[in-house]
Amino acid sequence: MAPRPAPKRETRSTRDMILDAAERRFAERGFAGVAMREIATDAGLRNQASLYNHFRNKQALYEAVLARGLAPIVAVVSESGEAAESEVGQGAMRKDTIDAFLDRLLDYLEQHPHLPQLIQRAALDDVRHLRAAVPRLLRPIYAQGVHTLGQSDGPWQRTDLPLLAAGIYHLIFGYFASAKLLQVVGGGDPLSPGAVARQRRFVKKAVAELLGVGGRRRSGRS
Amino acid sequence: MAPRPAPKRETRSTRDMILDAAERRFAERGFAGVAMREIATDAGLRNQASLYNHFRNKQALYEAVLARGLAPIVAVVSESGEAAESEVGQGAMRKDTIDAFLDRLLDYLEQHPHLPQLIQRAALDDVRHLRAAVPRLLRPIYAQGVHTLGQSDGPWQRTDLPLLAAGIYHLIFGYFASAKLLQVVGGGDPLSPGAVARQRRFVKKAVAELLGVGGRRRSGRS
Amino acid sequence: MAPRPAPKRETRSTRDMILDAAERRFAERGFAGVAMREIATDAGLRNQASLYNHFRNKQALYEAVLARGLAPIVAVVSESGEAAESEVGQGAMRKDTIDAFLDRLLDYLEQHPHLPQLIQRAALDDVRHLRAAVPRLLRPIYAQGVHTLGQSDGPWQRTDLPLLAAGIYHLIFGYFASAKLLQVVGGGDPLSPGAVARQRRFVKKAVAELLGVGGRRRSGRS
Amino acid sequence: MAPRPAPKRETRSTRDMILDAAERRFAERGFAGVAMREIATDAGLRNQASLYNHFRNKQALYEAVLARGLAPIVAVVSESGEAAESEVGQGAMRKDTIDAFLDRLLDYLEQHPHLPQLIQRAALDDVRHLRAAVPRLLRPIYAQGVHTLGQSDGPWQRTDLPLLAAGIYHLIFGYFASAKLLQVVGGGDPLSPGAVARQRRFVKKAVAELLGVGGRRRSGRS
DNA sequence: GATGAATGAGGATTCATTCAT
DNA sequence: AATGAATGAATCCTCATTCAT
Repeated sequence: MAPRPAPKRETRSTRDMILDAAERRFAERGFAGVAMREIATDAGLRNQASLYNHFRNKQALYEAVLARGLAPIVAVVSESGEAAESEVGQGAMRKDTIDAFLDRLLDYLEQHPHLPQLIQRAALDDVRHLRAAVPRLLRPIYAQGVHTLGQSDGPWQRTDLPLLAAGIYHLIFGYFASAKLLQVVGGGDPLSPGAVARQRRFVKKAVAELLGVGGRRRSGRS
Repeated sequence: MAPRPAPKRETRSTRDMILDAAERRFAERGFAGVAMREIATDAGLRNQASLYNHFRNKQALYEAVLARGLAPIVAVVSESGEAAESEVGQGAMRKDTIDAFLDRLLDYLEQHPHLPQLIQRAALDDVRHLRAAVPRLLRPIYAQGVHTLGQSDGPWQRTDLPLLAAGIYHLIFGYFASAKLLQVVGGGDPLSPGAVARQRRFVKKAVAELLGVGGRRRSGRS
Repeated sequence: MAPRPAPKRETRSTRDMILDAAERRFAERGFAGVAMREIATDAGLRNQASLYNHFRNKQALYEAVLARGLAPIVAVVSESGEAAESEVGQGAMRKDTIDAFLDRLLDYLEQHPHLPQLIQRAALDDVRHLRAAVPRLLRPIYAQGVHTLGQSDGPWQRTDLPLLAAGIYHLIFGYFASAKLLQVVGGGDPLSPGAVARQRRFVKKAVAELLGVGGRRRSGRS
Repeated sequence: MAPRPAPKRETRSTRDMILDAAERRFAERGFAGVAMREIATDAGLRNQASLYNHFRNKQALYEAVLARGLAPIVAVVSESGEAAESEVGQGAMRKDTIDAFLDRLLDYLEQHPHLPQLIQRAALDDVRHLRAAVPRLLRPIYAQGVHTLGQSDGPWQRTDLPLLAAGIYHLIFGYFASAKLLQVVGGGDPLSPGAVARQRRFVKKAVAELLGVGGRRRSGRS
């Protein structure tokens, strides 16, 4: 996906500047809502034509943005998944394993809060319009996630596991993706450090409940 | 595909045809991705100009679509919320109360599967661009939802409740909104009756776990 | 090819203005050399967008221009052809029949001198890019022409007739099509009335020679 | 597809590769219809910029193509013309002189069938846009052609001769230039060896008729 | 209320050309 | 001599909107 001679490192290559700008814009307003001109301007180019030296067209740029944005998330998930697999044996997943995974994922999302928006938008669009790249990227971690969840100890049957995986995904990504809405409906900035920390604690507890590693069960607030 | 009060006359009014067409289109491709021309065509009009006899402009049409789409959902939620409130007294929410709420909501969403897409899209867009109508519609049920959840018995603190509300929302709506993606990544049609039924059972169980009314706790699959 | 409600006759309809402008421009500089903007301006439209209310795209406009330009020529040829057929019986075509045909054709071309350019350009382009309309228009008169020439009395075999038809066509149309070049290479305006009259006499003589009705044969200038 | 003096080295120079590619393209789609990028690609260059190492700009390349394409044709015509002049004395041109000329010209055109297209296109375009080179190339042979025809014995007056010259030119070049159209309207490939041979016989006969050296006059098919 | 037409603004993309390497 | 990249201008076409009918 990245042919160019390898960046000299001194500054971000033009290609990366473009990807950065496009990522921000596409996350904010979606594929159709972004004009190539804005991306060019944001990337420090004086002219949209320059974009086409780096990406064949808008669609190709969009896909490159998605692939680049997805990669680290896929990495976090798959590394954590492998770690979890190797620990199993004690009968079920341990809470701290899960928490470690969630921490890594949320650390990354907190630093790249528009990625979930980008991904949700892609999920809403007809994915068949995307080249195979994206599905190919997602399918493996989806399968792995489902498999890893099989190690858990919740009240789940085999056929529930894909739904559980999707549910946890929505729990985590939905918060960031709907941040703008939450801000209007709730109040306060959902992306402020404090708010993200609260959400982090919430997600850990919620996932623990769902996976049946909730510990002090039933003694909750009483 | 056309829900509302059930048309007395065999044909829907032009205005409703337009709203129907726009709802489908906006759900599929978002505000920016839809051209007035398509909506006109879909609505059986030969000319886009006709749209402007019914809606001042694209923005107004979009908001009308959102308002119309949101209303029944708000109704379901708020009715269920009131019912729940009136039952409380026995110490905590009962599982069947919750299930009844989820059933009604999922019944509706199953029949209008693109509404979640429409709403997710709106949530992703900068909501400030929408007239006050939408926030005004959502804030009450959000507040009510948070309050109702206060009756629950999970391991949640007061400050967790808004996050819990949002989480449950994402759990439910995310499934429908990401249907296209799930289809590609998973396989099978997530909107088929069987798939929706599975998701319904899953959501009930998951919410029960989160709200601490899980019943056969810890004895899960063992 | 002309849907519109039928022109009120008071002035040329916008559609016709567009066709007129496009005919001139396409004849002058060919399909690729003409910008939609020029055509719009020439047609008295303040904006190129208006063109697209009348023609789906540049290609469709081009084809409409060709069809409209070809029609009268096809008519002249086919009417003359039928006249010629009905006269036959005296053994061979009569010179005055041929001259009448050439007069009518050259009358028309003299008044529409850019049509031959337009047609030559179309002939040079890959005709497969044109919708079937054009070939469908030309094939019949080509066949008819070949058949009519079969009545002639030149030294031609059956297999020569298509080539003879094409040759006569080139003789007639080539003059107008290459007018610009002739002007530079020769001198004088090939489209001036005098020059056209000379060409008319020449063509009549030349065709008579080719068809073997040359009369004072061999006594030429001697 | 690549004619010129026969390359000493097995590979043609870049400049020639460019000229070859440009000749093909310009013949196919005309000056305005061809992009520098295509020419570069066709010529085996990875970048359009390279073209500008060999030709100052598109216009200069076009003129170089025309000059290179025209030169051999001019040579054939002028050599044949001189030969004809030196033979005169017997009262009129001999048929075999004419046939020899036509054979040489058609031999060359048969091997370079897109040259007539290229030239016809140039003739259609406003020739004043071309630098003087092209007119300067054509004027002499035109004058010579007209003079040579003065030796002929047809029914032609002095003022007819330029028209006769142009007519014969159209007869010969028009066939190749309109090949694409003939293929669609007639049928069969007009550039196949058989078809070209037929056209060659036809042209010889036709020119003979026009020049009054037709021999077996009036005994044609009877 | 529906429509054909007009239109300004802007959409993505291509163009020929230049410059530094 | 070849290339990657940049760029201003232009390309075709679509957009939302308006107006007269």
